[in-house]
Amino acid sequence: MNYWLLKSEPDVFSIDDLADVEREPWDGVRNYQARNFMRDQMQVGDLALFYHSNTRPPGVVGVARIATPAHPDETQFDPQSRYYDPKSSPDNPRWWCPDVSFVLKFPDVVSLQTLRDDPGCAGMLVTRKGQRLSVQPVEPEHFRRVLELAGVDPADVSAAL
DNA sequence: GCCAACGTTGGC
DNA sequence: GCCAACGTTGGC
Repeated sequence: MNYWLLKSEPDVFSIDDLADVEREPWDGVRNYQARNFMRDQMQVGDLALFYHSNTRPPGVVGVARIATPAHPDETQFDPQSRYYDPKSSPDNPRWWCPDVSFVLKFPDVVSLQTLRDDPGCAGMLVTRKGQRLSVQPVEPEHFRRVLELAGVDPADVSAAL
């Protein structure tokens, strides 16, 4: 089982939006490294830190679960979508994503600054300057530590699955 | 709104 | 295959 961090701008799609719909294709990602993680390494049941970017403060706001294997991202075929990719085709899709489902929302955001200040989070990709990747692997110990910083018991996560 | 960091594109 | 130009991300 792997752990991940998924960035989303809350104005576009927030943890509350995920809570409302319960499950959502993680579409619109147009970066090859992020795609490769989603297509090749994510497995159903993996857990992800849900991260709000481009907001004050940026940080981890909850937990999501990888709900399906990766499948073609439908927005790439839709000329009306801002994620339309004319170079992709249904026979040979370029962009893949799983569906993710809501697990829980933290009582309070664990801010990027908190992660940077916490020795237990040292080395997390998201704390690195200039790190823009929107789908990142997370070490198990970092995942546990972020739960701890959020005041969430791992048993609460298991119970929410 | 600024801008540093980074990824992608395309001419050559 | 290099690399300059350009576009995007995302913290601040």
